[in-house]
Amino acid sequence: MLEMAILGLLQEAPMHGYELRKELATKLGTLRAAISYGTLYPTLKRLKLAGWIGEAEANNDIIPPMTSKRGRVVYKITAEGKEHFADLLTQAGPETYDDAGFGVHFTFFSRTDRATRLRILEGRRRRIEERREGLREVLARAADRLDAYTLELQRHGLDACEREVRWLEELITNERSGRTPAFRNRAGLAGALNPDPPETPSPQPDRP
Amino acid sequence: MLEMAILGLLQEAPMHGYELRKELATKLGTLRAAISYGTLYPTLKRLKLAGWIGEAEANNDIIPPMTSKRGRVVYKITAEGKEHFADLLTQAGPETYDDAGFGVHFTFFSRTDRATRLRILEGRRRRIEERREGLREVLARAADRLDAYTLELQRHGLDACEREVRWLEELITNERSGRTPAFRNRAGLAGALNPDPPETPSPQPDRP
DNA sequence: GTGACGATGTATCGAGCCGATACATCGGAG
DNA sequence: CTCCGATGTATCGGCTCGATACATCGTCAC
Repeated sequence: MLEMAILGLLQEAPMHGYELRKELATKLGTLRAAISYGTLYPTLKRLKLAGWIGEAEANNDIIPPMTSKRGRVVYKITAEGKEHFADLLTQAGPETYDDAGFGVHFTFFSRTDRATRLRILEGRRRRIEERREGLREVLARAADRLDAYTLELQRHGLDACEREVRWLEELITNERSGRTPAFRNRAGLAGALNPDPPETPSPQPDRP
Repeated sequence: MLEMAILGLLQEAPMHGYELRKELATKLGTLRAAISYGTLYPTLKRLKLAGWIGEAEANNDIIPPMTSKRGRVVYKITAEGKEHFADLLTQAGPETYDDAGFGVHFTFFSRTDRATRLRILEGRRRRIEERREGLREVLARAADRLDAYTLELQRHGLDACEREVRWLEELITNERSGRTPAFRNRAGLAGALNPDPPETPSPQPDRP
């Protein structure tokens, strides 16, 4: 998952670790908490070993600090890495639908074909609906067995689930109706979004 | 964290692993996903080693299945375990305020003194407010740098944060105003909650 | 100037936790 | 009788986190 996030960010521009982490923290929003260095650096090592990323000597003409010893390491994605990322974009396993996985996939939706976007949104909706049903079950059947605080926690959770399902419904409707990243008109910024990128109409490489 | 959850549940009744997991899954709600056995059993082992829980031979008079070989193991909390749990209830570190930690602590709020409850609720609120400010920052300053999907993810995250802060505000107000687990009147179940348990007015054992 | 400090930056370690897997028993459906 | 799904205990590899260490850079006070 982190693998996909890193590859996706490096596709936009070469970066060093510190930068990568900051970008990760802001872009991946709430679903995915800030990544730790204890995760980031080993992953970078792994990706380099797999040949998906490579080190680009820090361009000292542009960013000259760090003169000696252990200079900053700038990573850039390789051709194999781009290919692998393209695969990851269309694949969806169970981990695609948990909070972290969904956050990463969603972040790269503008580079994902419409069919895959729909598949992922619907998978996520299904996941949340299951969680919601579980909570309703508890609230309906075992409410008397639970103390007031536990009950309140369940209610709050149920609320969040219902809200997310509605959000997903809206996104799905939008996807189906053609206008791609066009979300409902929010106060003031109706026309601000790009009308539509070329958008290959999802020829989608058949893959199990 | 899982340690606290297990101790808390075993305080209610002795249980075996499978039961524990089910109880954990329903009670801890959404904040804490279902625990895996690969986590549960090693933790039980650790707790046993620490002397906080012990094995109680499965009472075959009541639950007779599993006749031979590797019978089911029923765990029960020890005196030391109860003491340790009481400590955990009043302590609050940084991990108390992330999703999982807060969920566990909140679940045991009916066994927590009011002062600690307030401390934890306020800590959680602070944590979420920070997350919210971060998102507002991004949305305000870097909105043009982000594509429509990423933007929508941030908005949804911000929405969830604002909602949770409001929820916490309400809980905090309730705590301060005395009526302990009495939440706002919800459609239909106004009088359904216990008026108030004995509730020691938080003499709170002074502890760093 | 210089010394302290905070931001930037790379990296490792121990421990917690997960998903997959293996194995075994029990109750019931076909 | 046999298969199957629920119950039940347990381990393993691998991902991830928080803590920690170390080094450089810019800047502000003194």
